[in-house]
Amino acid sequence: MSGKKPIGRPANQDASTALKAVALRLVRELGYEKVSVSAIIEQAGVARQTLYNRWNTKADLVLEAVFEQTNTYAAEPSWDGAEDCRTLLEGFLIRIFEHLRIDGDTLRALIAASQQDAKFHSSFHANFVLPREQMITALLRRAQDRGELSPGRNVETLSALIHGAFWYRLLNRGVLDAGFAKEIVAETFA
Amino acid sequence: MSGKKPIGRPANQDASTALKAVALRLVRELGYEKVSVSAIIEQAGVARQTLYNRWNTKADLVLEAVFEQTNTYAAEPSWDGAEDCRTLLEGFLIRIFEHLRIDGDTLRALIAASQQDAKFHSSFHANFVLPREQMITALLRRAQDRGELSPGRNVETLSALIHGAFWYRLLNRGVLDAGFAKEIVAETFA
DNA sequence: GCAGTTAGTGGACGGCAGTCTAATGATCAA
DNA sequence: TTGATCATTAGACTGCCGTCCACTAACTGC
Repeated sequence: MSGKKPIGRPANQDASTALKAVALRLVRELGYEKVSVSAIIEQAGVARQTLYNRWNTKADLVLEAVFEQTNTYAAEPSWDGAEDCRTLLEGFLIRIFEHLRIDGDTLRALIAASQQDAKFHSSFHANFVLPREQMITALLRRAQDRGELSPGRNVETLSALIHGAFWYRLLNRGVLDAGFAKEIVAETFA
Repeated sequence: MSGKKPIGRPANQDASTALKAVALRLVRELGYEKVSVSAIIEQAGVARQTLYNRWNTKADLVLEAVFEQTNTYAAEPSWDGAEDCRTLLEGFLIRIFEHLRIDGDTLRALIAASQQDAKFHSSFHANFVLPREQMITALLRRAQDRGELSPGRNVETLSALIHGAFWYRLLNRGVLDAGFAKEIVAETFA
């Protein structure tokens, strides 16, 4: 399947890694809006076109940089069955909120960018939004199976409510801390 | 207080109304991103600076245009005490969702713009986001007073969950219809 | 070696939002 | 009437993103 060597000049992998590293550093340092493509390529020592050979927009580059570097972000909760789902959900949310102390501003910028570019919205939704929504839906379904959550509840709607609360706070610069995670879980299982 | 006549050339009110009308029409016709400031001022027959004399950004102009023209948008629910709060909340959400069939795309664009401009975020939050959040909080508190909602529930968190669900759907181009409103209410009062 | 193919470079380019300037217009107060 | 004050206009200007182009570099297969 992948045994064939591609013809033509091979892509310079160093350029990609340099671009991602510089983009991540600058975005965390200065904030997404204040980082220009010109600054990124300059510090990466690469031509403008090289960036656009690999990514469609600045948002695509930053998305890949952030979620490659921090792929522990919002990982699937440990699924050993020892803990109850309520605790699992709480830990899941707390871990997300902790991570957002570093990349919350970047994520806000990416959500904004996804509203302005249909192609980026697709990839952002498919690669980031949907997987996390499904993790919570699965967790709630499991809670129903274990009898922790009433079988009459609509897990898709509950998942939208939970995710929404988090987005709403993020986009409105509200406080996202362990206390809020606990409150969300308390209201969900109320 | 306002009896004093201001000195200097008075602002041309026609210019403001023309700008708002043109902006609203173009944004609904073509979508926020595709409408340039140049197009707006050209069709309003006004100089560029005149727009920026009144509004800081394109987003400020569009925000005012949309929510002045449609100030029935998400009005306070009728508060006569005849209906129960659950029905009031459902009607409130349904009316919002209906309106979003017209201005949902514009609202998405404004939310995105508010992530990229701190000053606009302040005014957007103060004039649009917060009032609606408080309406729902008040409604839930009333539901507690009337015994429709358990007094142990945290109405601020519930309000964040409800609002969040709506934002989450909006920003992810999900379906916002009466069915979703009913589901939200059902899970809230579950 | 040589043709074919793909990647990288540097820089020009178009379209955009928002700022700035110089000149003119409208109004008030003395 | 004259001066002060603020609004309007036309257009130049900056900085940005993303595209385009001509040229060069690296690699494959013959």
